[in-house]
Amino acid sequence: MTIKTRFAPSPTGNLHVGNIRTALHNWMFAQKEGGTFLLRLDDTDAERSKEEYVDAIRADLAWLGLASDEEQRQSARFDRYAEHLAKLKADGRVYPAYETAQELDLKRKIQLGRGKPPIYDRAALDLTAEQVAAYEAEGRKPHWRFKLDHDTPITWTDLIRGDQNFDPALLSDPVILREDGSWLYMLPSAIDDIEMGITHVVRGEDHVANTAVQIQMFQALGAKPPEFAHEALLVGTEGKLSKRLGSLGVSSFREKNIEPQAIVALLARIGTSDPVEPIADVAQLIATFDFARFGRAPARFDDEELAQLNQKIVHLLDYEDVKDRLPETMDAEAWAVIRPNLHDMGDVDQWWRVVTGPVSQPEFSPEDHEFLAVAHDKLEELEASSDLWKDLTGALKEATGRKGKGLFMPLRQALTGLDHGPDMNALLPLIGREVALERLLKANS
RNA sequence: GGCCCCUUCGUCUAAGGGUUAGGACGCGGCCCUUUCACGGCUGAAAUACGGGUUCGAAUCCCGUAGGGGUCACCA
Repeated sequence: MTIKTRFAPSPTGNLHVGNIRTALHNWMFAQKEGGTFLLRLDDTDAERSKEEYVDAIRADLAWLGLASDEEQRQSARFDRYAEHLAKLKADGRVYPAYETAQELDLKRKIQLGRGKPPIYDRAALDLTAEQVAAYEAEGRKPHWRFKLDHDTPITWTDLIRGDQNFDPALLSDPVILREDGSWLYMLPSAIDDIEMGITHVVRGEDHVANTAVQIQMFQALGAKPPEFAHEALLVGTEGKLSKRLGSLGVSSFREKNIEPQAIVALLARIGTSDPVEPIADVAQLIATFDFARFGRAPARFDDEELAQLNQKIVHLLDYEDVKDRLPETMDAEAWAVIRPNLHDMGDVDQWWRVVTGPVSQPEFSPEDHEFLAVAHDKLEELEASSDLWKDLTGALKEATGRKGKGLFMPLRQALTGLDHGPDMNALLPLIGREVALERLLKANS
């Protein structure tokens, strides 16, 4: 059987780390099994869904390299939902209710106040024809609820959480259609999963109770429920599900010069028994993907960990990978010299300036001035094709008797303006003999 | 409050009755490097607490504490 997964965001905002992780796992699982990955835009909420978010979601997934094999939109499928609703009405699996949001809210508060779970009391089921007529006369229109079968316990074997059991009597009959005719997420999602042939639903554990309800919907719709995998949520470093985490999106990572490979590598493994490793090749990540390796406790997402992983990923990137983002004059050789000193790609310009200039040199002592003057003369004697740094330091050692730090530090400072950086042996040829001579001269002016 | 899930080094986790409680990241030290970084080696570091069961418990049972989720006319 070929598998099919789906990522179903609602375009009411930007994707955040949690969403991205879910999308990634759905994509990875499909990749691993040779199945298909569906991007389904759950835009039943016309009020809050925005086209700009649809575009942003597509762009974010593309940036991360998560290509979808198929795309669907719920807003294009309202007719299908209506057909199924008609059937459910005929089967007596849905019922109209007339409470207002305020009335329901009040009921819940009373239940909670009495220490009882705030479950819908099914009052609408006991409405007499007169009461309904009275509501209609008032101009009230019903919303519709799905009627859970209290006599059938809900069970499934979750790919991550194992055997699950729910007592349907402890769940509220979900509202599926508002009085204005707009759909809520529950039923359309189940219908789509059936009609689009979804075999595996991978989502956060905040959906576990929804799954219980939807399993009965699958059954009421005459379909076999797909497999479910509910992954533990991500929490912030404080151990709480933070607001900050909820708003941390792809754009914020991009601003901080985080590579998509770093995000993918971290999110693919965080909370699993596989170690988080700097793996830039997603195929390797896919190879080890296994629901059995997912932990059930919430995992911590740490920006610092991401930043460190990102650094290692950057050190793995080939020239071809980053070419487009480098200064035009920077070639593969230069990349190789500078790469090990990068914290992230944002550092490239800083190091490239060391080569292209201008550099701002520190104040030198009179002794160093003298030393640098000798350095200038010695460098002038060298051929451009020679082993610049070795020959220069060798000649200087002989001429001045300096060695160690006293030898190379003034040179480094004069030539780069900094007291640290890439290996001078590799860096000096990039700077070039002529420019180096100019800088040594300038250090003495 | 009801229901569901969870608790092992700082972090992510391995070990489903007998292990010097293992690994990875981070941290410390050493080496390499005529700088910093990279890299290599090495070290410190954990079974939430309290009761049981058992010859023996991180592992099984009960309780306590803590964490997460959910109980929407959001998804």
